[in-house]
Amino acid sequence: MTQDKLIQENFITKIIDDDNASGKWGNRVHTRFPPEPNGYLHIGHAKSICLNFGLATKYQGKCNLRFDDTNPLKEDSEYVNSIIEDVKWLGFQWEKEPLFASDYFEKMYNYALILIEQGNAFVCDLSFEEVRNLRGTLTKPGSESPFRERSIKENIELFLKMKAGEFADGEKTLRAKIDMRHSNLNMRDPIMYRILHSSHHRTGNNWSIYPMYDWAHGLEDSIEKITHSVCTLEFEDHRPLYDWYLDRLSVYHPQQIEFARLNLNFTIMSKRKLKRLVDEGHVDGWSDPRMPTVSGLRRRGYTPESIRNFSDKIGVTKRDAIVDVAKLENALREDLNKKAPRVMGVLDPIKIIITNYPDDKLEYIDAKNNPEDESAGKRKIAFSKEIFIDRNDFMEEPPKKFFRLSFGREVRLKFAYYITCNDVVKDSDGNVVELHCTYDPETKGGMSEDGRKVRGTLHWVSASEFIEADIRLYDRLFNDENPEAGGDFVKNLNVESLKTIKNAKLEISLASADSNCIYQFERTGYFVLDSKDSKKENLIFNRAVSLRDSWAKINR
RNA sequence: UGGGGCGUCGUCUAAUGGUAGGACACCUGGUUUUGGUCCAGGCAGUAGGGGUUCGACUCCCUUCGCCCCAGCCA
Repeated sequence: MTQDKLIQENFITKIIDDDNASGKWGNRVHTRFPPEPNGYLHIGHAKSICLNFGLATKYQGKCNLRFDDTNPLKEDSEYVNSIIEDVKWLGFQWEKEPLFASDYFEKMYNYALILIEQGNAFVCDLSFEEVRNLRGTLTKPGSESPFRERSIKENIELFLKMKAGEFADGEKTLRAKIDMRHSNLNMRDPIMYRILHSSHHRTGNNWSIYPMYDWAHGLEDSIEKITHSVCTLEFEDHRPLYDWYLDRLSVYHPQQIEFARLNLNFTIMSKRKLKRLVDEGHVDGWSDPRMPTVSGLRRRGYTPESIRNFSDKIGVTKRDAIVDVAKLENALREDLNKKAPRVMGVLDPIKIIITNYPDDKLEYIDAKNNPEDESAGKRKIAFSKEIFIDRNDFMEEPPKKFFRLSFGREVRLKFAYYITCNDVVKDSDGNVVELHCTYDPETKGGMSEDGRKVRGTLHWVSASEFIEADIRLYDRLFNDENPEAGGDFVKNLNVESLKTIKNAKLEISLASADSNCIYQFERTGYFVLDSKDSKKENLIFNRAVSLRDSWAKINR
């Protein structure tokens, strides 16, 4: 385990420290990450993953990956597989094999029988609507079901029949007998089992009754001997019920602890809303690089380390909070700055002809692969009479603080030579099509003996030796930091969140770009081969994140 | 408006009775063969009002604000 998988102190580590001091769990820490396999994981789940696995690592404990698959209507093994892949990719290893709540159905069923025998549960014939009507409201107590006082014998017979599939969906439920006047609505005779004649992704048609979350979850934790059952804030109201079930059964009883889920500005986190973006075709599926899904971030060029570091930096509390997405971007830049090999790529090319450079000469010059890491070494890049630079690195009439190329000005071509612009060639519409420059042969490598200074250093690509590729420039998916502002989030979609550039000119080494490597295009940003659409004969690079750009700020 | 939870720089987060600190963002300046990185500095906060105390982000009272709960979802 590397150091960055450890988490910083928070209110949960304090609870654990206290527990260890008192010997509550015998110095044992055992957490779990319990996703329902009904969709793809997103950055919010990543926070929970980093927390649960991070706690286990910090305290030399264990963390289970457990699928909470108690609702066959919504779940699918496709999601199981993607979740397994995502957790692995994030760099975490669970205890043994992935676990499934559905593997405990038989145990849960037997526990339910115990509760019935205790007189703490009953079979209820009320319809969906009748249950709702008798539940009461936030301010008014509910009323008891007319079936609440059935005999234990009758309850057992009925429950057996429910299990045997003798009733239709919705015809009966098993309910806990608690208190219909309770101020916490979760305690008003909550439903433990519902009848669902539906095929389950693992148990097939073995069951016609399925346990509800509150009944199932505590038992899952109990069976696995979890110590700290960490979940999000909205389950705080459910804790009394979690405790009630385990107390009645007198079984091993973990402690449920709630923390605030992650919110990020400029994006949405709800599975339902993300699904709408997919279904309505606003994005290219769940792994679109603009999606906050783990698979989307991966395709975008995010690294597991950056996501783990981000999770650590945002902390863990009980306050609702909206984290600035800039913090996520910062975590990526921080990681990539250290590791990303530098290459040169010209996105919006304008040709330069170096008039005093020999026509047929092609020379290879040394370029550093990473100034942050000498061990990354050097490579040779081609230099020739004709080269490309980016259009926005030239201005005919530069503003005061512009120190890139303009008429009559000398700049450095990174690693190559100083050049001076002498002539601007335009088409009939007045667009700049070509620049004529001269170079100083004495400045090879990009340095002059006489100590003369140049303000600007440009990236460039030889027009004699280069490859072309498509570039996808991604930006934030929404225009407003709060996508919900003004109603429908679809209306706040940023129509410029994806700009595609055709035929960008890249240095030739990128012809054999590694699809697992994220490159820094000097002065531009971090790019990765698109894992879905890039082909050998048509390379496509995604921009993970731009470099910080203080020139753009000055310009504003 | 029944119950449960939460209020600290613009944002996220420390400090649990003893100098309100860090990160991101923003702004200066320096270094730089990336207007990147790095370095130095700056800006900026305890929701309001009372009380206890030598001393309060922290304890008490009170007001205000925000979030969650009326699925046979999780």
